[in-house]
Amino acid sequence: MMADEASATHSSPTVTPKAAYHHGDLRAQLITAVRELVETHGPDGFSVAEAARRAGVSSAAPYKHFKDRHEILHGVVSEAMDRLRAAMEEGAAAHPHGSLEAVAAVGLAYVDFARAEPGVFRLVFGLTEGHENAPDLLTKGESCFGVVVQAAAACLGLAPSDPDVQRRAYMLWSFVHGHSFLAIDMKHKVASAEIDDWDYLMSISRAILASTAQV
Amino acid sequence: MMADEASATHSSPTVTPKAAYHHGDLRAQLITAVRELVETHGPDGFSVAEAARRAGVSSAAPYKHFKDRHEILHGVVSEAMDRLRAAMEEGAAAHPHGSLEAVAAVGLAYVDFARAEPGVFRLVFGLTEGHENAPDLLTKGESCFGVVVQAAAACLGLAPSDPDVQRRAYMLWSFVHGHSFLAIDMKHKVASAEIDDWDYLMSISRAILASTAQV
DNA sequence: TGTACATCAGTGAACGCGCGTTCACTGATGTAC
DNA sequence: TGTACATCAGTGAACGCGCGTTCACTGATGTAC
Repeated sequence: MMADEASATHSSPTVTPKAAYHHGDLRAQLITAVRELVETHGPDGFSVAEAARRAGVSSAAPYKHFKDRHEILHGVVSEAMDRLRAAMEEGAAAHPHGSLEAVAAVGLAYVDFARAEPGVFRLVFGLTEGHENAPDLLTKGESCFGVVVQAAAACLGLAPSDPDVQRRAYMLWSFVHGHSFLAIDMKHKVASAEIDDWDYLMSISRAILASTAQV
Repeated sequence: MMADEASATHSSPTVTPKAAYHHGDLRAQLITAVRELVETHGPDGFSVAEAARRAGVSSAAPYKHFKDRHEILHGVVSEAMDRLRAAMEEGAAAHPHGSLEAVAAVGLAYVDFARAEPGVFRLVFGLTEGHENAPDLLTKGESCFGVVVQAAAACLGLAPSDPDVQRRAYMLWSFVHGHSFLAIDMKHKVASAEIDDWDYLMSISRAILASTAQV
């Protein structure tokens, strides 16, 4: 009776389907579905079939938008890295340029992302299937690192290309990356649970940026 | 003709089989096979069937030693954590008690482990399937952390239970953990490739243990 | 504005595959007497 | 030392399952005239 009675045949659509054919949003909807699956069932608890089911289409439909399952995963990772970078930039922008707070805020955005989407976060850094060579993902990874470098350079009053800046930025990144993983792996365990991320990131940023050359 | 002609039927045994029946070493051999698989094909590129094939037994044989596939993975992780902890302790023992070098050496053992067995390393920290609650793994994780705490406490001349020691030990761990992951994920990429682990760990240990309270 | 048609984005049935796991079985081993 | 037997640790055939992917198809859409 309803115009979209086709939806009745959908097992449990993630997003309300618009029309039976050509809803024009399948690509994005599939990526969303995969993101949810990865979040719920872990980085490998994903299948093209299940994603299609969630998007309310046949299991063959995804192949109109993606070459194979790897390409879907690639799409999810690519989109996630864009969001991660945007969040890091927002974090920096929320504090005075060159401040230690700006550096810590970049790190906080990173940790927040990991806590909010642990499955996707793991996926982004655990792509061991043959994606690691995808040049666009490498580029996106570098530009995420670039945000850290920028903030560190501004804080130290040095050029981003300065080797000392690069080194300290990498130290910061290592730390934040490790804390993120520990936070999501250990969940409620050991020390990580009792930690206030902001205090923690501030003191580590201070320790790293102030070591040897005092700030 | 040969005594072990049974081996001819084995597709490609990892270890030379001893006797057709009761070689008495299957459990250990399966764990080795899975470790190799995880290393070669990533944390999820493992199957009971393939492990059995590698060990030169039928696909039903593993079930005489393990309840299900999760239990095999559990065994691999458990064994890996034992080796990781032993390596960390050896690292610390190779330097004067209480020295900064001892702290850095613990970290180096950790990073070396990750570089030597990236697949297993990821597996240990990426068990998202329903193992994370296994109490013995949590205990082993804690005792790995304990090695860091001991080294940090000795270096700072404080008790291991001191909150400041705990905090700094966790900082060290975060850093080393992050550096390990970045090192194996980025492989030959960005800054991580050009880094000398020892120098790097020494300076980070110094920065963390000397911050605020000067050592 | 109306019609013809190329193209796009779906369907649904089918395929082969490898996997996890079970089952009844059987050969080797260790122990009691 | 020899025999009977319980137990252990394998076999190999079979099962059902869900998946990735392909295929010929069809309904909807956009465009040329």
